[in-house]
Amino acid sequence: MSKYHFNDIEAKWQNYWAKNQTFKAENQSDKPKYYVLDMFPYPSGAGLHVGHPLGYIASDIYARYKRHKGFNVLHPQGYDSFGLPAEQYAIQTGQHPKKTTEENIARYREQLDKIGFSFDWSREVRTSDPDYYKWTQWIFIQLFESWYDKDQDKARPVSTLETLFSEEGNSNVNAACDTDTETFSATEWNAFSSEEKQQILLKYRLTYLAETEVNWCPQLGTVLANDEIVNGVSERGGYPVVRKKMKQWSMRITAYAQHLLDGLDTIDWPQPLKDSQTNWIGRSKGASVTFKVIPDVTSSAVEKSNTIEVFTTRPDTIFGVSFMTLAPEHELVSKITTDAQKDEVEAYVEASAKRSERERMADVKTISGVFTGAYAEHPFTGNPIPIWIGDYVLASYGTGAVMAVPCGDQRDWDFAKHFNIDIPNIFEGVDISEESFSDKENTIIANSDFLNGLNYAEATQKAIEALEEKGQGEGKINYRLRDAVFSRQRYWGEPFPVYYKNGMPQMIAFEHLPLTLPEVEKYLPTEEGEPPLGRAEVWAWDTTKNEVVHNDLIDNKTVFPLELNTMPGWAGSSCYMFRYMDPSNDEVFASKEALDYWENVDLYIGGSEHATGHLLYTRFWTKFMHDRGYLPVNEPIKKLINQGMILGESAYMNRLKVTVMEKIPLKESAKGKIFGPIKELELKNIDTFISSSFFDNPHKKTTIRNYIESFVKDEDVKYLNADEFSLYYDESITNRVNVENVNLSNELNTSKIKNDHQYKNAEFIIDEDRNFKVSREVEKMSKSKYNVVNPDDICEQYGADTLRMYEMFLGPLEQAKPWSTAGITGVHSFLKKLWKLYHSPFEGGQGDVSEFYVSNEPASKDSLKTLHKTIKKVEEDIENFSFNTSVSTFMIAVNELTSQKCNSRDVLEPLAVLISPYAPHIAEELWSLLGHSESISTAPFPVFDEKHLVESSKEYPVSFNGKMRFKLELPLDLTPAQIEEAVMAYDKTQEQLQGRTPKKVIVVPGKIINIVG
RNA sequence: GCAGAAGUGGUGGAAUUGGUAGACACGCUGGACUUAAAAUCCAGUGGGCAGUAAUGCUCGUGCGGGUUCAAGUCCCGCCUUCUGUACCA
Repeated sequence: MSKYHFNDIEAKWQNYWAKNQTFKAENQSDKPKYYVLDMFPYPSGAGLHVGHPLGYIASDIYARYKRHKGFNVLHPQGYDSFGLPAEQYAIQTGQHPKKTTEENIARYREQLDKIGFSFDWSREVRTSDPDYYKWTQWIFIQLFESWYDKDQDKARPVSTLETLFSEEGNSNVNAACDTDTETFSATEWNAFSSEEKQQILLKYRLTYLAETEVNWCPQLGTVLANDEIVNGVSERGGYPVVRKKMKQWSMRITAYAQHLLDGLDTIDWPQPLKDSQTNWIGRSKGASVTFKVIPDVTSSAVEKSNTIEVFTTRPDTIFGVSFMTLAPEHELVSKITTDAQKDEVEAYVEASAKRSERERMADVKTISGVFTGAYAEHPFTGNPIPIWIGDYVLASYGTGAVMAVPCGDQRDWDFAKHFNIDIPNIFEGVDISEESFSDKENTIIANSDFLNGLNYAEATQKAIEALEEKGQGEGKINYRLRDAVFSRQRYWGEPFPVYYKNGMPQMIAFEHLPLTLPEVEKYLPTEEGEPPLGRAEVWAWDTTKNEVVHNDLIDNKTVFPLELNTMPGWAGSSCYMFRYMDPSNDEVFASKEALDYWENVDLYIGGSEHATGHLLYTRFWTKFMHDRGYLPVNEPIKKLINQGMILGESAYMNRLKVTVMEKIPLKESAKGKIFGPIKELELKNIDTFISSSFFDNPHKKTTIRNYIESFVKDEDVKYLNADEFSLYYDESITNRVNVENVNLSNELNTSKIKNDHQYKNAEFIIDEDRNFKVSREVEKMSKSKYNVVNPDDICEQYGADTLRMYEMFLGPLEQAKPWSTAGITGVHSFLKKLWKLYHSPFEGGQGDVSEFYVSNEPASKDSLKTLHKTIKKVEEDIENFSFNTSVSTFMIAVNELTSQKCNSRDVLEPLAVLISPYAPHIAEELWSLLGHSESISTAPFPVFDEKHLVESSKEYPVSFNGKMRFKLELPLDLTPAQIEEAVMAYDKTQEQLQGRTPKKVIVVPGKIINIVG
């Protein structure tokens, strides 16, 4: 073999690695350990695209590098194989999701293998494999059997809670629990029936069943977590989401809010990602204040004992309270509303219930609210404070009620202005006639009795003390984080190890797990609205046999119905990194030895889109498992890197029929069509509007109509004077169609439309024959957008080594970048040059590729310098994850060595090792040609030696007033004074100076000379 | 609105601690080889001005200021783009 036949070489080494289990990691070693992990992929039907391997290549380079550096490296891979797409596909085709999942996995594996990753496949996990999800179910049981003790600040077994209850009741138990938990004594506890006890314990468990307001997506037929909703529609599919109350499993992640926050300081994660977790947890410090509702004799509804609890971050402004606002959903609304206000309040509550969350979010400007007729008593002044309801107060945050301080909060100010409510000023020297004042730093409190003259910090403290004294408040920390809903009404997910006895959930004992997914006829919800598992006929738990039996046998004595929900997508991925440590262990989740040895992930690479989902949940579960003694660590991932997405360029046409025409009065407009005035500027706006990715999902269609409608209404008055043109818009043909292989010349320039008057009365119909416009957009790769570039094709044409190096060469790992094959030939020809370097007997030959040729002659000084320069740079680059620059470094090295005609083993051998993490196949081949019988992965990383880089002289750049004019070679051992002397004596210096005497000469030895004149 | 990241040739991007801006590659131009193409190799390539040329001058890292002998890099004030998040009390 003489030419670089990459296809043969790559297949050969991929087989070698598989056969010899080259990358199998052992759970014990004298070497230090290093754990490199990729976020495991969801095996979708589309297969891998060039974006997927980016992070895998980076982590593979790092893993291989660490092996060369003498580490015992764990680098596993697996599949996150439960999920919606397989199920959607099953619904459409009737195929079992298991089957499609397996097919997809096989395809993924084939593609991954072609890229030459050094994964230890003996440790592969699949979340949909019963042997794996047995442990997901096990963790669920552990959460169910635990409660969170705030005093000890950790999770503890529920049995300890039962002991506490039976000894002292619950009044002294400081636990994370449901807010409606009532107080009981030890005697009372012991008198409770076992069902009552279960009922109470459920309020304390870390995973609990509760009636929760959830995000329900009717089209998907399931609930969604907050992080699965983007802009008010489902992340997957883009369907609308509504609020609904349902009985759901939830995870008490809120118990860990503070730990999750504190832990961020101990891990090396990108700051933006830490910031988004911090914001998601949303800690705010303030006080909770209780207001007493003043009983109203005219209204039977208002009870004496009613109190309203609010959370505020500004207890210092308590004397500025001039009203209170409750969320329309607040439970007290119906209880305190006076008879006189009843109709109005009910109408408002009903209206706001109809408004979707999305509408409420979109419409933040409109101020609305209703007075309840009731008043609360100010805790210090005793003055009556009117209680309003308004939808600017969210039921889901804090207590769903606020004390409104219009002078200190813009929303309260706006509300007060709108409804003519008093705006008392409690700030010294501040004008609040135009807007509120919320600058804490410069606050001096006034008109506030005992708080007068104090600043924010002092007043806050004093106000809290006073409230505590009165028993009407205390300092409090509030979190935005909500408990995570854990139930999904889907088929293709982990079944809960739960059956129901008299409506109370019971755990299936661990020794009977896994509880495997039952077979169903269809993957749709039942006619009664039950989840797909409701269709399973063999889905009941026999407590005597401890096995799943036919539903007909349910007698609620020994045979009970099983849970019909399944677990969400993040269940399987929350602890998988630990299972890799000991993946085939059948006895325990992972052996203590394995866990103690591998500890946690040293380097995790994946996308930042998991910031508030997977990456938060996995930290939560890890902390919980640590509390319960199952894990030696309390953070799963030491270092995290987010790789940037590789984007694809998609071509699409907007099938929007737009006619620019003479104005037509609105009153004459045809039904179903919208007519109105539009100017050139607005035409451009609409154009931008439609070329954004707006038509990704059909649901958003209505928004463009709203947009145009609102525009027309706003312009009503102008319309009378406008003599320009109107817009005709036909909804039936408004959507975006992605197209394949469209020639750029087909594009109609949008700026032309805007400026060219001949288009004023033209009609743009988008079809094959007429004027149509193809737009291009760089966006996420997706099958439906026809912008997917497949790595297989690249491997076929250029080889995996080229693909690997090229993906790295594209730019910094963390940066998003559009995929383009434009530069790939550069990287490919580099590999050919590298190959040639080991095949060129420079002396005599023409430098052509011939047989393998490496000389045992000592290397030249220059070649050693090139080598060591490269070692130093590549090592630094890998440590800094700056893979793109080391590709350049290799190119420079090979170019230099080629011109130095270097074929010395002393240089070429270490060079092969240096490059092997990046281009492992060619490196293995060269290594074996060099006469080694072991894989190159066992070779130590070359050691950098400074001595080869030592120079005796330096070519100094000589600057005049900071501008480099010429260079001057000088020995490095000169003192600054000697350098200055030499520079001043140089004739080019005098030429520059033209007889002037420099004011100053700056000499930085070894760096630069600057002459200031 | 808030938080974060970024803005450098025709393009992707280098410049790690303030010290020669544009490494490396793509593309482009010219040349060699070839009947031709591909492949390969060689040379040139930020803009402007002057010069036959070597070369010299000048402008230049989103915009405007500043610090410094020296600024892509540091400081102040803006602009733009992207990403996340949002009536969070």
